[in-house]
Amino acid sequence: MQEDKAPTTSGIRSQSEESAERLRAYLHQGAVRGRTTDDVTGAMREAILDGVLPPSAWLRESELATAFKVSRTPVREALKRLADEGLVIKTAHHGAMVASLSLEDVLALYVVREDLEGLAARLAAVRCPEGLVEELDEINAAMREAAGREAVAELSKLNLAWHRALRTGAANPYLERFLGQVEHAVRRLPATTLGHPGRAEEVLAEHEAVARAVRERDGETAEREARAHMRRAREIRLAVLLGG
Amino acid sequence: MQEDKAPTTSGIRSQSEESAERLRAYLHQGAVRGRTTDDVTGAMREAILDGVLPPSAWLRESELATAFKVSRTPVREALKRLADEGLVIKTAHHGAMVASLSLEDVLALYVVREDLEGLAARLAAVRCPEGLVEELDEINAAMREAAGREAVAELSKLNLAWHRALRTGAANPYLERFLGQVEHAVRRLPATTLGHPGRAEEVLAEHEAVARAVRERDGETAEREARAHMRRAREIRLAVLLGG
DNA sequence: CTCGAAGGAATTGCATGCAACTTGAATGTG
DNA sequence: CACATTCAAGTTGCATGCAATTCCTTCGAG
Repeated sequence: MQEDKAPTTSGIRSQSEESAERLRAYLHQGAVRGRTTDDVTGAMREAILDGVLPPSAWLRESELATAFKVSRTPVREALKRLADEGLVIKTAHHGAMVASLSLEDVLALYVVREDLEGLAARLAAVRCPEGLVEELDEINAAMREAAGREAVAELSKLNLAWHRALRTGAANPYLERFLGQVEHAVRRLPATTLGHPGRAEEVLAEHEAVARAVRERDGETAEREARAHMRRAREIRLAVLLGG
Repeated sequence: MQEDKAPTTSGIRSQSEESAERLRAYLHQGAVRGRTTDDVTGAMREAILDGVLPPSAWLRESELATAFKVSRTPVREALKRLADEGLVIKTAHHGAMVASLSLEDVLALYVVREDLEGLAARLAAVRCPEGLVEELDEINAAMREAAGREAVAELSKLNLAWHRALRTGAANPYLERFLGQVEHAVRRLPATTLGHPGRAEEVLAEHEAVARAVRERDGETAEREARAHMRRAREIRLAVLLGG
């Protein structure tokens, strides 16, 4: 609906128009029919995690529908699913808004994360599937290179990939699902801890300690190191959140 | 829609008609407008967990819609949400079916469960919120009484309540969510382990050991006992699944 | 000036219609 | 007889329309 017939002078785009294009960029190109809802769900999730849809922003079905150039139905379903994941909060007949995390939520999150990442490291070490150690080392090498260039955004992406590789190596679908949800929650936090002075080098060392234990199939050490890694991550996170 | 004008002789109900009534019973009575989808989602979830919708059963949107006397829209949304939870599997343009758990899934589930229940017990013990110990003891007493009557179904319900109370006492929203998903997965398993000879008494003793540690605010012991409880539960579960 | 109530605009909630896709069976061909 | 091909029935996927509900503004009374 709502065409570009805005009363503004041609050549000047309204704010909503720009926002709409940014959102549309998150849609997968090859959007075949039959997966529109999944695409919209993923796009909105990424938009929220990237901060394009900031916390406390109101999400209107029709607005999002015109932005994505789809009908309200897939948007509506996507909002329900994201509400189940805890990313948005819905209020009946009024709208949905991006949920924000309290400090208590962050603490609770890291408590669970320490446990689950530790479990993932232990399982991965015990199984030690073909190629896992190489993959971990490869990602960590890429991280070292990115750290040298001070490319924090890239570093952050690689860090996520490292943890994903580790939990995939654990080969436990439930653990995978829960750690995926944890990742979504962590990515909602503003900024990253990898920009903190000296943290990047620490992370590299901690990752190496875990990878070493995995290579030696030492489950206990892998768990201990992974938990220590997460405790340290929590400390830095709190410093970043509180200290500014 | 679809009235009772079935071509069968009056007085004889078709099988689908009976099934529809059983499903409808899961809907909350005071279904106010604005919560139809949530009601349908919950009803379908409970129906699946109770085995009314058995694994490998095909779930047709229109069929369920007429059964619940709603339109296809809320049913459709419910199916998507249940698919996210892993309870059903959808195939595009063909239908959704109730997912079944493989033996490997069960093992993976209990591995994660051991960790999370242990964490919940530790956190609950450290916090030891007002009234928690009393609630645990109360539920356990009710379980003892039910065990005496050999009321297995009631015993199972109380057992779920005990674990829910413990994790609520941990006061960690992420832990609560994940253990809720674990509970859904466990409830999908056929039968219960509490019918196994002698298991009910064991469970009572193990619960008491955890509750005692919680009372004494001994986090380490609580975690150790809870993990032992889950390991034993897994053993019995495997015996029930394999031994018949 | 403050507080309360009523009305209207905006938004979501659900129902339904049509198009696209999948599947299986029937048919024709080698 | 085996196999590929076509076609038709059935199902879901998405778009849209209408009704119910909410919230905010405005108006009136104290």
